[in-house]
Amino acid sequence: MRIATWNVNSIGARLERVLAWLELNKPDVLALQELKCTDDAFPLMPIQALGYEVATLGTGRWNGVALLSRVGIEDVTRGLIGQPQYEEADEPRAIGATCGGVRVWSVYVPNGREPDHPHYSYKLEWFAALKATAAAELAQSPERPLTIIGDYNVAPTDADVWDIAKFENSTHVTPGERQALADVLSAGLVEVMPRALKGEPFTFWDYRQASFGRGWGMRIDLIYANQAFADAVSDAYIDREERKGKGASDHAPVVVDVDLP
DNA sequence: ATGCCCTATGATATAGGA
Repeated sequence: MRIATWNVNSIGARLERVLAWLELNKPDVLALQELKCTDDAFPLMPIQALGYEVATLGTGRWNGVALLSRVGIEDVTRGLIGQPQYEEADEPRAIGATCGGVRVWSVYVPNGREPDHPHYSYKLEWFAALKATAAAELAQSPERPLTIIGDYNVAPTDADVWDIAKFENSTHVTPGERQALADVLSAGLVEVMPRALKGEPFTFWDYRQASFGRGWGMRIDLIYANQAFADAVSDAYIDREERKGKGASDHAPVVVDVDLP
């Protein structure tokens, strides 16, 4: 089974790329982030035409997540246990479903903006809700393969950014955010490390300053999984090629192959 | 090296991205 995650930075703007990528790479499940559209506006038909069932969670111009599956979508869950609000709104940042016997979550962790911004504390609270959700799922079905994939908006180590010196007083690399990642893992998950097919092992390059060409990237799109899933992994990689050219998302897809029935 | 921002919106500016 092939599972992938991709922050597409608007499904509307990225539709042709997403359709082409699905046809070429044939994932069984694709977790999307940053749909930037409502559920009603999601382009269901062309994706269904490729054989995928779709579950979405989107409210408009910000955020939005989805799961596409050609191995079934059951027991769809929208939102996290104890998910915090931001400015009194429930943001669409997490959706889970069972696809071909694997429990898959697509997550879009809040950015944080700046370490002293309210969005940063919201980010840490959001991680606590993610941990609670992971713990509950693991308690309910400890042996069922589980993966929580998406845009975590944290670089796990200094090696996961192109130049740690450029990140003074920046989010994505603070001890608090990295502790939040460790707390999520402590619920009973491990990280599946992807390999770089070519070039540096980043998953995001800012649109500005020709960052992609300069190698100014970050690895913030992560694969977390329980042991049952991790034990079945045969390969995992970053599709850096998809970041190239006009009309690319600023994130590359991350793919994981598992030997599961 | 595959290039010096991109996206959606009460849109001709703005917020958000990370």
